[in-house]
Formats: sequence, structure tokens, C-alpha cells
Amino acid sequence: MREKYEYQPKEIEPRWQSRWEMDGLYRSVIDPTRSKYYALTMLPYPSGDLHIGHWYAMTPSDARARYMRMQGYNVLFPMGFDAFGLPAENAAIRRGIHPKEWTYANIERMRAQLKSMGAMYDWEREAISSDPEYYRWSQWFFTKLRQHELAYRKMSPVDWCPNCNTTLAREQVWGEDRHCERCETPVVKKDLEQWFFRTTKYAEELLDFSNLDWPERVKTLQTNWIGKSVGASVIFYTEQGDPLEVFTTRPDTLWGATFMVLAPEHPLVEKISHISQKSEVEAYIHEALRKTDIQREAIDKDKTGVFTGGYAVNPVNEERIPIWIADYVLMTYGTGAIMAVPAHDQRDFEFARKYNLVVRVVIQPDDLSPLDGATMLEAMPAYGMMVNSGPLSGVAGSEAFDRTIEYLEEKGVGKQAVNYRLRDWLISRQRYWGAPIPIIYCPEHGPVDVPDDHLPVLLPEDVEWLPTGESPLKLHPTWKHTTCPICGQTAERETDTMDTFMCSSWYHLRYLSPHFGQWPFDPTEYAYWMPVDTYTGGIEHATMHLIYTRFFHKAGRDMDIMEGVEPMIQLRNQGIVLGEDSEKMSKSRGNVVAPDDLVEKYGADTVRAYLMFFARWDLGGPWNSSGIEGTARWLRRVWNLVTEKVESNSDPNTLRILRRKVHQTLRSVQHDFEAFEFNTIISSLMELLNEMYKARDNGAFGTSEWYEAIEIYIRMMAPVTPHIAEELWAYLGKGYSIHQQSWPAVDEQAAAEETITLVVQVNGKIRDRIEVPADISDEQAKNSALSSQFVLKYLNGKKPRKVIVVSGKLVNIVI
RNA sequence: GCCGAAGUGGCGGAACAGGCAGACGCGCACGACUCAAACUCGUGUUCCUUCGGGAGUGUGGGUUCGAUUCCCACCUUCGGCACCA
Repeated sequence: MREKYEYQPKEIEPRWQSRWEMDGLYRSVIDPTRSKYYALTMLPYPSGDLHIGHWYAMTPSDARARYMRMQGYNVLFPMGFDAFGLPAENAAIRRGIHPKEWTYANIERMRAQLKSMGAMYDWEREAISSDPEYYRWSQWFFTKLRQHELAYRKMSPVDWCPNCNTTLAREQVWGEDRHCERCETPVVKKDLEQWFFRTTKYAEELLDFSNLDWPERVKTLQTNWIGKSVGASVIFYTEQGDPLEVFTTRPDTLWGATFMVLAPEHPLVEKISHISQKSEVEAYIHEALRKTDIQREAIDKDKTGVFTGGYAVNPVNEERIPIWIADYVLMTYGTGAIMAVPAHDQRDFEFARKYNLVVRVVIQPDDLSPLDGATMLEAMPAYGMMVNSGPLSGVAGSEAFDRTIEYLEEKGVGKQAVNYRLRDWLISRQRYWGAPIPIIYCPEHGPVDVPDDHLPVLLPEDVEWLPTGESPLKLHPTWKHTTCPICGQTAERETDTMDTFMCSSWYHLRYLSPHFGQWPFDPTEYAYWMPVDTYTGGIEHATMHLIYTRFFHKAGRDMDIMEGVEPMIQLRNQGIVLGEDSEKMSKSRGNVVAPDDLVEKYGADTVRAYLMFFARWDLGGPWNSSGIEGTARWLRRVWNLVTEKVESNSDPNTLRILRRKVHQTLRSVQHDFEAFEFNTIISSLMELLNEMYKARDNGAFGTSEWYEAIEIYIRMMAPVTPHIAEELWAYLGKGYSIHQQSWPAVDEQAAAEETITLVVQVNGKIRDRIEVPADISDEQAKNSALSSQFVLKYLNGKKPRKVIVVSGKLVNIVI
């Protein structure tokens, strides 16, 4: 008897991996005769080790890319590293390793770990954002954006993380306590001169998702983040004659404005403040500046403010109203000034009651008894008929908004206006390990672009590691000294580096031609591969990376660098794998699952299959280490089924049932791949395997139907478990490689059921199940149901009131 | 407070279009194999039951012949936003 051929993933997996690599099996090259498919997974930060979350994100997207390849597409599936960033620098400060050394060593290790996954990455397209040949083009994009006035520098109060020692973009400040997205330290405000990208220019276009197959959740998050409000801008005048513009979403309440409120930082505050109020105003401003944003923006906080002594004139009724300052008005939204309508805005109402200001009702809803400003207990924000509103009194609530805007435009005191919550993207970082911002400050010419032929502005490597809070670039003895590209005078380099989200905004383009020297990407490659067809990654990037990359693409399009409306057509998000204790995995909790250990114990195929099986991919969930035994068992059972030889004793019925199940499974696996429902791919395959064991027990082994089943089975599992599939394919004597096979076609005839189980209900409760031919007519179904002995018992000689037939499924008899 | 997602056995989850709830797997129980363990194989596994059935998909209503699926209200959990004028 021959020795049993055993499943040994540790032997099989590395063997096939090196064979695939040697043969360049996963190289993707332009082929105009085939449809392209660009599948992309968000690239990792080289933090040290590939953790189970990376596997969870990458395995299903790899499986799906492989599936698309078997479907005949020319698939591009690249990988790279988002290699600039803070952890590298922190490691340098803590352990004295140079960030470059740390980063590239991590990349080495992670690349090897990625290879152990057996994914079909085309490694010749790998891009690393910290390579000079990469960041040269990040810098080039910066220059282009500046030339198109999409990058600019301004002094403004910005968010500063005192732990990371750098400014952050608004998107990187999270949560109620406004903490740093990376280290969770609450941020503070600082007035600094910083570089921004003009994302707000694209606010309106970014709200248009009509060309995108993206999850509703992401679209909602982005829509809320952009925060569009439609209203009016109205110009009031101070008594000194200065225009004071306000934005309001309720122009119909304009006649109810009984005072104005400016943010303490508003530029007109000093000028309008009356001498008698000056000391009080100054004290308030001082206090406001001292407070953190958290204190200022706490919603349940009592409103505070101070009268400036100044007055403004309401342009619609020439009324003289007092101007206050209060920190509930934010300088960063709208114009930093509001008209206060206490009768119809709860915030203004609270303020008015506290400081005894006039509350005047100008909106009267039809279904309420008349409102009285003197006695009302809260603001009435609903629309309604305009009252006390001069020429517009009596206008119905449904017309109030539009009629007021018409009136404002006629009088020339205001117009329709739109405001967005979205801010421009702050990209300056006071850190070393990033792409230097390619700017030179000349005493005569101000900030000057580094000319293209001087790019990249290289990061110096001989820097000091001192946790001073200052960028090492600033402290470097010589690096910043240079000459002005225009006049040749002594000048200084910008010492800030760029936000790493800048690098990741265009990496999908660098993959196209990572070593191309003339342009950020080879236009021929772009024309063939772009846009990205499927993009997968975590939801946490909904308002960061995914807004930036869309902005970047649209800006690139307007600069005639890129083409098309959107960079990534289809987006899908995976969930998060939690520790076995249902908590977020972290070293300090000691609940981290290490993929390397699992690969060592079970092999990569089992880990891949389990990650796809154990939870819904879009939801994720807590890890369960005993569950992996199930997928390990599955693969052993597949192995044994294919490699064991048993007695054959075929009967036509068994073979018919086998073929039916095979083709039904094929149909559903196909559907699930298209729909990103990976867990049911595995369960369908397990189900079919159980069926195949039954068929073998019934003598199906060795027949042509048997081999068809086996071959289809291996092809279906190839995207999920590429190594065992290749090994078994070779075992069967089929040609190398399984991964160049095409996806099998469903034989619909074979998949069709000959009989169905007709469910018979009486008053909606199941009383019988009858096997009937699948093509049974409704009339026949009804008759079969009515002659069921169980039905007869319930009918008890009576006639049914109603009989409902659902074709091919069910009969419900109502008594 | 506003916006969004999700609540199904002991557990992860399935149910494509309103029509057999609990596929598949874990775990558990019993049995076979074994000196034994592991592996493997087999059987069972929502709850209650007087064995006829009955109840059951977060809770309470509604629509329907029929609801995990649609509608309304509420509860819980998670995520986002939060004085945004």
C-alpha cells in the first residue's frame, strides 16, 4: 500500500510561492486586447509587523482580485508602503535608530510577511513613499498646486498636538475632547504661519457621489463633514460705517434680529468697542483666548458675552441694534459674526434671556397660538407665516426663504449664499520624517518654489535626535541655507515637511510606474489602468484619506495632469478584528493575535480561509481561536477527498445530484465574490464538500462527474486558498498554473432543481411539505395541497375561504 | 441633541426579490477507532411540551393570507458630528 500523501502546508506554501515569484506569475502588463481591472487595497504604514488586521483587510481583497483574474480581466493588484510618518521618528528618539533605518528594516520584514500570505501582488510595481524617486513627485505636485493657487500659506489658529509636536489637519482632530487621531492627546490652538491646500474650492463637487459605487455610510460621513448650509449673506453696517457681513440659514427671520454677536477674535471688535466698555471687552477676549477649544465649545456650558458699546444697523428696517461679543460665535465658521434672532434660535434665545435683550417674534406657525417674545420659554425654530416683517409680513412659511432672498437682492443688501463646514487642508508638519515642502524663502521674493529640475529636495540624513519639539531640519547646521532661485541671494529653505496624507493621495498613480522619471506616472499606464475599479480599506479614512484623494484627483484634473471625475469607482470597507476579549487589539492589553504564529501552526491557506469565514467582512468582530480549527479541518477534508482513492460504484441519480450541487454552489460562490460576501463563499464550499463526501459514499468516485466536481471545486477555492489549490491541481496532473485557469461556467441546466418541496400552510402555519415537480403549475400545486391529509384534517369538510399559491414555493390555505 | 449602522441558538453567523428561521462552522453531549490522547469518522444540539403540538429573530404596535425582511414608536450597543448661525 502506498504511503498516504499528507497535507503539509509548511512544505507546500513556500514551494509554490517561490515558483510563482520565479515565473512572474502575477506580473501585470498592459494588454489592450483585454479588459483591465485595477484592484487596490489601502497601503500599510510600515510599523513593524504585519498584524491580523492587515491580513483581514488584504486576504479578501486578494481573493477577489484573483477571482476577477479568473474571470478574464487583466488585473492590476499592487502593494506598497506609506513610509513617512511619526512612529519612525519616535523610534529614533526613544531607541536611537535612524527613522530611515527603522522604516526600511520594517518594510523588509513586512514584505516577507506579505509574501507568506501568498497574495498576488505585482511586486515590480511596489512604491515606497519615502523613496526620493517617490517624494520627488509629491513635491512636484505641491509646486503644481501652488502654481494653480491651490496651495497657499497663511497665519491662522491651528490645531497643535503637544505630544506629536506638530500641527494637524482638522480631519486629524477627533472626538469630543478634540484629540490627536494618532496619539489621542488633546490638541491645543496655536497661531502659526502654515501651508494649506484649497480643499474648500472643491466642496461642492466633493458632495457629488453620482459617479461612485461607495457605501452609503462613507458618503454620509463625507457629506456631513463637508457640511453644506444654504442661506443668505446679509450686510449690516456698524455706526462707524464699516460693513459687517453675516451668514444666516434663516433669512426669513431677519426682521427679528435684535442684536448682533461677534466672535471675540473678530477684526472689527476693537474698532466698534465703546470707550466705556473697553476694559470689559478686553478682559473677555483675554479670557476667551486662554480657554481651550474644549472649554469654549462645550455645548452645555452657560453662554457668556460682553456688550461692546457699539451698534449696527439692520439693513431691512434701519433698526439700531447692539453689538455683543460672545465665544459661542466661532471665528472659523461663516464670517465670525451673526445676527441674533432670539425668538427663533435657541442659542440666541438663551443669550438674550441671560442679558435681558429684546426677543421679537417674526414667525408665526399656523398651528400654534400667537407667540409672545416677552413670555416664551424657548425659541421657536420652525417655519411659519412672517409677521412684524415690514413689506414681507403675511408671506407664508413655504415661501418665506425665497421671498426674503429676492427682497435682499432687490435692495442690494444681501444675496443667497452657501457655507461649508469643510476647511482647507493644513499640510505643514513640524517633523523630520516626511517630504520637505519645496519652498525657499527669499528676503526679496518671499516664498519661492524650488524649480522642478532641483527636485527632489532631499531630506538630510545627518540630523540630531533631540526631543526638543523642534524639527531636526530647523536645527540642522547647514541644510536650510540656500540661495533664491530667482535672484541668487542667500535664502532659507522651508523646514516643515508635508502631511503624509499628501503622499497617500496619489500612491495609486505611482504604482502604475514606480520608477518613471519624467512625470509622476507614465501616461500610457494611466490611460490603460485608471481609474481604480475597486478600492478596499477601513472606514476610519472616510473623512481623511478618502476626502484628500478625491480632492487631489479633481485638482489634478483641473491642472490637466489627471483625467476623469473620480479616482476610485467602487469602494468597500472591511471591519475590525477585535481581540478575544472583544477589546481593540493592543500590546498593552496582551490580546494581540499574531498572524505569523498562526501561519506557523496552520499554514497561510487556513488563516486566509478563516479570516474570510469567521465574520462578516464589513463588520469584523472578536477573534475566536478555536474557530480556526474548523477551516483547518475543511482543508484537510478537501485534501483527503481529492487524494484518497476508493471503490467506485456509480448510479445515475447520485451523479445527477452531485452535478446539481456543484453548479448551484458555483453560482452562489460567484454571486458572493461579486458582492463581497466572503463568509458565505467558504460555507458554500463546505456544504458542497459534505455533499461530495456523500456522493463518494454512494459510489460517485472515478466518474467523469466526479472529476468535473473536483476540478470545479479546486478552481473555486483557488482565489481563497491559492497554495493547496495549486498543489491539488498539480496532483491531478492538470497544467500549471491553477491561477491561470478561467473561472468555470455555470451549467444552468445541471443546476436546476427537478423537484421542489412545496410548503403547505393552513392560516399561515406550516402543516405539510410535499415533494412535487419543479415545473408544477399553480393549479396543480393548489390541488396537491388541498388533498394533503394534514390539510384535510384542518379543513374538516369545510371549503377554504381563500387559497394563495406562490409559484414553485408554497400554498397557503385560509380557513 | 442631530445623523448613520446594528440587535437572530451557548458563540461567530446564514436566510438572493415578503414565503420552510437557525445553512455553514465553533462549542457541547453521546458513540466508533485507540492501551491512551490527539487526529479522524458517526449521531444529536433554539426553547417549552401532556409528544398532538406550542412559542420564537431587542420591546410594543401596525400592514399582509403570510414579516428576521415593510411601516410607526420605543429600548440597547457601536460609529460620526456637535453652540456650524
